Amino acid sequence: MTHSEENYIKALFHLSIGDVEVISTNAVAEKMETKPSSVTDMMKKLSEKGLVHYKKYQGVSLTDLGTKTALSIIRKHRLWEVFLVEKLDFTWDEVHEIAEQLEHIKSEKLIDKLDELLSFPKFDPHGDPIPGKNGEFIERDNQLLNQIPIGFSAICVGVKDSSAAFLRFLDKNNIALGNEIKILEKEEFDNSLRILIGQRELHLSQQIASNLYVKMIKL
Amino acid sequence: MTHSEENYIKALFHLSIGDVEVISTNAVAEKMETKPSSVTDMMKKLSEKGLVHYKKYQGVSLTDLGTKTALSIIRKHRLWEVFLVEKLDFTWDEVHEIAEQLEHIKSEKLIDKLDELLSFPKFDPHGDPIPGKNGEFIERDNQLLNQIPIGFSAICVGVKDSSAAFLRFLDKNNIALGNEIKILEKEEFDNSLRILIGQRELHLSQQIASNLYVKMIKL
DNA sequence: ACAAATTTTTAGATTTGTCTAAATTTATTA
DNA sequence: TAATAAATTTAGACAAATCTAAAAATTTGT
Repeated sequence: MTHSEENYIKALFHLSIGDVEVISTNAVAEKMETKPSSVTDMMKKLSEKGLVHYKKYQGVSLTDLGTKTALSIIRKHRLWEVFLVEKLDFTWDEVHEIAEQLEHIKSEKLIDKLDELLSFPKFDPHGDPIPGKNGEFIERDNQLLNQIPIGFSAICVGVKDSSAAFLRFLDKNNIALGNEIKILEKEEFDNSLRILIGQRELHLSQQIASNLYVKMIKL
Repeated sequence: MTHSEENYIKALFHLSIGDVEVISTNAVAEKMETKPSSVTDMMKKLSEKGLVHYKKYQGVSLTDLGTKTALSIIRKHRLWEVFLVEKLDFTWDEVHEIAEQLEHIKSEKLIDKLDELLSFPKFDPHGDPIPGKNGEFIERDNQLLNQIPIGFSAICVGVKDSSAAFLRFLDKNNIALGNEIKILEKEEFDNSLRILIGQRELHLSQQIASNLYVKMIKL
């Protein structure tokens, strides 16, 4: 597989999370920052290789083989991210770009050994689950911070938006995975939140709160 | 730079070691396992980018910029090889292929951090020197085992041929970098050697002996 | 339900890196 | 040194991945 094919497969996987049946050509084009006509060409090629179901004008979806392939690429991406943070002291906002390159390195043994070096991590630095060697993939039952009711507390477990800008915002405000956040108040007008994190009170916009995955603490 | 351009630059560097003035199109084609016409095309492109001196029919050579570029790629290749052996327990015959892929990863910080993780190694698993961050490159004054006179001893410091086949031969015969070898006898007819390594006596063909870099022990 | 808007595909062009075959230049040698 | 051989370059083609513009299919809205 070429890098480009792998990137399309990965995009298709990300677009198919949730209850998505088929993915539109335009959706893929937007995700890949390319033109719909280029997507059509690639879908034909991936279809011939048995990686996607494709009928013209009917949208596209991954085959079982395509899903397995996507998971293998995502596994590589996320293991490399862990490596960069744990072994080379990169920050979580620096690793995505480099992992985008490293995910295309072809060597099963390399990934197995890397997994071992990192002690078989289950999550990447952004809290995203790392698929297993044989395609096992645990979709977490995540809630977003803006879905937590007033008065309840939750633990940060991941970020939905993993752009450097968002990650640096979290760093700047000392919000990290594992932190406990209590919802003190919700502003009706703009859905912003007043929260308690550690000893500090903070005000978070709806945009921030809807990009933080949390696990609510059972009372 | 594309992967292909980088591979050509690296090939040109390897072809220019020694007292080579200019490199022929055919030599490059052979090294790259491609056709001379493809080489011509690429030399034009590299010339426009200021990486090589090229005049048609007159052969090619690296510019200072080209040399610097080559050293940076070789540095990456060799650091990755050390990583694979030291951190992921690969054997020295397994690392070349994977390093060929890893050497194209673009991130200066990644390489600096990797260098640090590995404690700034000066040689790769095959005994080849690792260029410095700023292009410092120590060509060792290597001798080959077949150049050592009878009765003298030498330490293995590197391999000229780093093919998996040759490396596995050395493993099988328990010859490793750092070992001391004494020349007991030379066979005039085929230039083969009788050597002493540790407590063992071995017979090495000329082909083997001319692919082992050694440092003679001063008496 | 049918015209308009949107989405998707096709057709043809472009770039990169490669190839083959033919032409050209340089090197060899009789 | 002139003919022959070898090396190199040019010309034209191809595959991969992309693009633009036009055509075709589908969806939407009244």
